[in-house]
Amino acid sequence: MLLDMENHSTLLSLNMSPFNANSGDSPVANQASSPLPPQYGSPPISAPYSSCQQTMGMQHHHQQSMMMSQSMNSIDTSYLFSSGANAISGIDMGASYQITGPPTSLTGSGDIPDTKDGIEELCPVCGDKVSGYHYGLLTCESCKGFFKRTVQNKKVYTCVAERSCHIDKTQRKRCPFCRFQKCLEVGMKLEGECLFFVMFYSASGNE
DNA sequence: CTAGCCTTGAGA
DNA sequence: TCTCAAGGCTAG
Ligand SMILES: [Zn+2]
Ligand SMILES: [Zn+2]
Repeated sequence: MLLDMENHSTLLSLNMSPFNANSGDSPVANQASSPLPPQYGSPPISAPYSSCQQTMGMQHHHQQSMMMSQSMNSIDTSYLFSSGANAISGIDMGASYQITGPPTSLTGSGDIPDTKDGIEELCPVCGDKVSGYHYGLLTCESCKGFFKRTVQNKKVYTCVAERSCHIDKTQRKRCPFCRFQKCLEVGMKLEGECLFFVMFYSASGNE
């Protein structure tokens, strides 16, 4: 059912940048300059890695990598609108699931606490307690909110490290880039069928 | 910014 | 009417 979607999403990812299109907004990460409390790690690093903008630089699949080559330096939250299809630009849902791939949780098996422990009630992103289904899967309230804020405000984060920071309940605040990256990896997405059509329409040359 | 709680609207 | 997820609100 999402076979055809791939193509659409593809071209969308390629040419469409609803967010970047706006020259007025370039809310590139503001961690260092943010009013965040002096936590353990909000290094004033101007970043020698400054080029690490939110882009799924996953080492996995090289198949779709080609399409995201050009948008490498800018975040494309547009792929979030790919109506549940796993055809997003950089991330491959299929592989993503394996990352978190808890044999006893996530789609497929059973989200229901069939097992003894409350393993499946852990947020796949940070490990906190799940509060329900949010953006496609069971996540905690904080990650739900984080994802929401990120998408709604078109936030663009930057990782001052290698874009592979470990995310857990206590460190999730440290690197929003990696947190969001993980959100995407585990499959969080916007339920945007409407948006999909809107975008597809626009992309069709109908503006 | 973060995250818990609240309101809301759609579907069962 | 109940349930649940999206989005709003806001204290910290
Ligand atoms: Zn979480
Ligand atoms: Zn990071």
